[in-house]
Amino acid sequence: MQIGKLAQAAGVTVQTVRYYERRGLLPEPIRTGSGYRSYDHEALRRLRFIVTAKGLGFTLAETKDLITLRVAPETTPEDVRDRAREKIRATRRKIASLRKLLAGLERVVSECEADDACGTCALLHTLEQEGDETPAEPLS
Amino acid sequence: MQIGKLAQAAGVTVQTVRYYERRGLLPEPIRTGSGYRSYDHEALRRLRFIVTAKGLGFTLAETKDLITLRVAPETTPEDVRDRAREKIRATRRKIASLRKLLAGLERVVSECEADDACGTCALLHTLEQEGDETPAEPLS
DNA sequence: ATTGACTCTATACTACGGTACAGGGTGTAA
DNA sequence: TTACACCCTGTACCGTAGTATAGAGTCAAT
Repeated sequence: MQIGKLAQAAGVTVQTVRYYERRGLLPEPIRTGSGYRSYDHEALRRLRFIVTAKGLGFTLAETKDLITLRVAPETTPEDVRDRAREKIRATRRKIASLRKLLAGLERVVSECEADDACGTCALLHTLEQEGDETPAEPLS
Repeated sequence: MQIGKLAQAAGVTVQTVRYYERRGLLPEPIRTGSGYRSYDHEALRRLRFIVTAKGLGFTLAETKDLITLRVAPETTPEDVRDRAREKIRATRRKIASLRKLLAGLERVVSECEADDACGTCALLHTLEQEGDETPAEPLS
């Protein structure tokens, strides 16, 4: 598979694929005689993972971490477990925060439906108290 | 309250507060005789909301949307409900994807603990099938 | 054999979300 | 009254994540 097909299959552009390669998120693929990049299905799986992780708010650096978690041969199993656990905690925090947001949004909708009192909507109240705790930090 | 205290209370810098004001996420505050910005508790709530929303992966533009949802007087209740419902769908998708990631991470940890077979970890497999469906797009 | 769709590298540019000065004014306390 | 911590505007800069462009080569079909 050449880069164009790969990119299309994952819903990104050709330049983006090359950019991910430069950033070390995709391995350097084998090349044809004329220097064209040649990809297999595994590369597509990896690229799709990157796209999904990005959609979940992970930075490219974090996504690289996530991939390395599985791939790196030089780290000890203990390292891997520790880093996975850290990601688990961060992911749980993220889910919890999103659930609060969801509750707030649902309250907005139902209150709006109930009495049209949109000026006093509950959305802000749901989230604003969080300011004192650690605010949902970016997964790191 | 002056800008320094406000910023500190929300855990951001003074420049960031002014930046949010320029971007239209915070209203222009009243000024003291000497031109200093003067904030009330409502401004702090709003700022904390922005910080939290940002931590949840919303862009500043989306966060502005979220605020406008509650504040804008010219939109109809039906508009507000529609936009809130759209956010709800996007948030649910995001939570679902994060849960898959979480399951994958948990599998990494337990399998690592079980047999140290880290080379064949399950993390990627959890998310990579998603490539065909709509990948968790940024909440918009 | 030449057209058109693809690929290559390299470099420049963009938008977003800040962050860091520069050069100045304010306010209070010793 | 002068030192110091704070505030002001304006502009420039930064990292992230791409996107665009230039200038060149490749390959399949007509």
